[in-house]
Amino acid sequence: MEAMTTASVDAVADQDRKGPGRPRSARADEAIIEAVLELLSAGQSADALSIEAVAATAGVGKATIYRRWPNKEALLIDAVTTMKGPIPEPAGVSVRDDLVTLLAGMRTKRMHRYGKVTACLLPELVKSEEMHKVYQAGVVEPRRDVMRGVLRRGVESGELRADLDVELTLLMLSGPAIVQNMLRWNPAVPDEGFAEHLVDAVLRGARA
Amino acid sequence: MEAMTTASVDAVADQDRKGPGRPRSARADEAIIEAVLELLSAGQSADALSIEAVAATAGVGKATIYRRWPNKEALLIDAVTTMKGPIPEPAGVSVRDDLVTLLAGMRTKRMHRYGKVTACLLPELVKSEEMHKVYQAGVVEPRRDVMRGVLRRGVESGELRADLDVELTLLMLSGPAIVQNMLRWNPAVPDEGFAEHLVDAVLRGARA
DNA sequence: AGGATACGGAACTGTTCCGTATCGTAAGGC
DNA sequence: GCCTTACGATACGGAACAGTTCCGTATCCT
Repeated sequence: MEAMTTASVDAVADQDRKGPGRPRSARADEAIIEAVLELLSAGQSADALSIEAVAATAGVGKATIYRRWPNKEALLIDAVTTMKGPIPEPAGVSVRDDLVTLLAGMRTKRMHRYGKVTACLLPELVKSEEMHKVYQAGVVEPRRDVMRGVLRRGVESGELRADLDVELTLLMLSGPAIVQNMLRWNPAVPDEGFAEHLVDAVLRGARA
Repeated sequence: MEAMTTASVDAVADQDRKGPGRPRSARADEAIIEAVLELLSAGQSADALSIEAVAATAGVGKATIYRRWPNKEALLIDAVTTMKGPIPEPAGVSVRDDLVTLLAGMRTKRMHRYGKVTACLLPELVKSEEMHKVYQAGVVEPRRDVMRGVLRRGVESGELRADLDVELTLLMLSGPAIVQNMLRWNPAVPDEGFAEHLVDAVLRGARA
């Protein structure tokens, strides 16, 4: 994908423009967002992230960035909401397998970078209530919704206890996965089979 | 404690100096560390934290800081290791009560600030392997040791399953508490009674 | 072909911060 | 009482960066 040299990749970048002139490069959009995520995952905190560094990493002029986003905050919001990627949809075989699939999906290489980006985003979330809301609504809540659906179906099907505290259980599944993925919190817990072990441990107290 | 105006508070600040001249002010040490924690908990990321801001917040000249620490990193390490405070010691009544006590201790007002400071420290931990080790060894591991002791005693006493995965259980207890305290991850989970509910849910699958 | 717009790159200005130096003053040891 | 050191404050040169403007070139539409 990187080696493409044909020009036709660059095309209608933003909204379908109709005016004359050279259209914006979709490649530039991509490179800029990619550069932001790259710098964040390397440990650059959000407020220490400089537009100059983004431009240099993306191989792009600063003007090209400012032509698209009015300021750093807008760029950050775009980058973050882009990062989330597609929302996974579990197969619906069994509660156990669905949860394992969802949790294992949090530990891919791509999600490991996602975790580091999130870690470097936290100061911004602490500082700005607006960013916190954007992040919750745009990234966290949609994914939590999927897992919540799995648990709800488990309760209805009788696979899980009827009086299960669904919200707390969500936290018990995602909390350990997050701190382990993001902060390498407990080095004594191996990555191998982590999702299975965690799900089985949680379900041991959640089954009907 | 703040209202003290007597001069005798200033005293042997650092190691017992013997040379002549004015001794260093212990008050200044305290104010500087306090200022660092204050700025971090306000959402200043570690690398965006400026010595000038620390000096201004502490009401101290920059030179007074540079006289004590050679650079920002050393100051940060001192501030972080100071922040941890005393290590709690559970009463040893029952596993359940001990765990509730430990987890509830993670949700005091003081620990809430601690959580915000930690969040703003994360980019630094991602960037610097050394800082990560210092933080793990100086802050996380001692506290995890306490909780590990509680679980181990529970296994020995037969209160918990003999084949319990202690390390994973530690993660299941601290993970949810951390993300909730630090990131307000799931607003649908109430703070009230959080520790009790979490411990009971985990123990449901951990009891013998 | 011609006009319009985007491109990467470079220059420029004003701001912030670092780390050091230097004030006049304060506080303790000899 | 003198010497030494720390104090808060301020100033400094240098570096990094934000945000803007211009250049010459590239690319697409009509």
